[in-house]
Amino acid sequence: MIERCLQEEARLREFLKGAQVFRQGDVARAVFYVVDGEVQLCRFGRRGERIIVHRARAGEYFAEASLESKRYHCDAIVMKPARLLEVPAARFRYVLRSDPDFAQRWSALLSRQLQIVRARAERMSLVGAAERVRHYLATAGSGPRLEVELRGSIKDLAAELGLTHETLYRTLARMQKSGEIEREGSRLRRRRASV
Amino acid sequence: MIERCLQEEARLREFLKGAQVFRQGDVARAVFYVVDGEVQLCRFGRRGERIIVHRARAGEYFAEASLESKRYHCDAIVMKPARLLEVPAARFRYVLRSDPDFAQRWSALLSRQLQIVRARAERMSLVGAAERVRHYLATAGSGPRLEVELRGSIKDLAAELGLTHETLYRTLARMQKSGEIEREGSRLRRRRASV
DNA sequence: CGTCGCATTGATATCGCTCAAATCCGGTGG
DNA sequence: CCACCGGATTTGAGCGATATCAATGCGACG
Repeated sequence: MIERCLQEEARLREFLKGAQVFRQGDVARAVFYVVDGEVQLCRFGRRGERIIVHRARAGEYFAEASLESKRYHCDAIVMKPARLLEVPAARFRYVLRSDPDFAQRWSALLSRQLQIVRARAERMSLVGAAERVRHYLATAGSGPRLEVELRGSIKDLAAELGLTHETLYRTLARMQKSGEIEREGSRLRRRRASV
Repeated sequence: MIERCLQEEARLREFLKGAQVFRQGDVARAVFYVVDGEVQLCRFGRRGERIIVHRARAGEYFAEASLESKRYHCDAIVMKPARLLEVPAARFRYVLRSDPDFAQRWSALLSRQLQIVRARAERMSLVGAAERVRHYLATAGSGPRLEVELRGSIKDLAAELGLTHETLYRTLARMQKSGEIEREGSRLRRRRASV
């Protein structure tokens, strides 16, 4: 749920699939909260490859950095029709200053984000597709078998892991055949319980 | 400089090169501030490869996540003899709640960290060593020629870019020969001004 | 029914990792 | 002052993993 203290500052906006909430280089005016739907923050390399910087889902904020930055650093593209709460950066800063409770929760939220992104960066420095899959399960999975509920397509996961989708398909197939992991619809887990 | 409001809460500790400030799995008791020296936060893969999660230098905090987490997620190893201010997590949280100014600055600091790490993760998803170098200059460089002052060895930079040092040497040599970049001691920049 | 995007598998080339070795450089101790 | 040492730097050779290109099947959706 969005913080109550922000709610009255926010404007609700609806977007269709494919819409752009903002583009790289736009003046950073607002922080957003996803009521429902999904927004992808991405950049495009010189050859048009899409690099997913972040995926914001229901219940998450995005463009937090607009509090600290003059302009947006990436595109925000609506992947699933979404309703977003738009909180002007100035209002947000004001609430942040005036509500210590909220400030604390906000810090906590940023810290958690930081951990997740660091895990991702760490994962990308691993060599070998299988190692990345293992690391992904280890950091994003839950329970003794490190189960993960895939929220998007395998292609999306491939992007998250910094692999091409072909390589990921093959790697998953190999890991299944060797009995290391199981797939069950959109669930992915280790076959044997981990340490 | 460390925040004045934290100073009286902190204990100054000195470490020799190679010392461990804490290890992965230790109970997360404190946030640290680097007065001088350098501390590397790293994990070790199963084959002993060192993965640098973060490098904290004079004027920076590290282990911010210990505010949100029961245990440390990585090792902290002193690379250059360091003096650290250790702020107990509880004290830190208290200051965070009671000093809105500080809370705001802390949020800003976390946001900036987040941006940097996101840039790093994005960089690692690029294919080709030269692309990574270009991206590094683009995100970490300053001025029209995207100049960067290298703070460590080329080996360190290689780790930051997720390449082996051999590959990075070769790539840099190639980029210099082709006239794309210049090296001047520990400075690295584009030869031609960027867009 | 046609189209579009995802899933899957195949073939191939390339790039970066690995192992190896020579040089350089700063520091350290005799 | 010199010998020595460890670590960084640099270059070489070869292999394997992954990106890339290509083709097909499949399901959703209009």
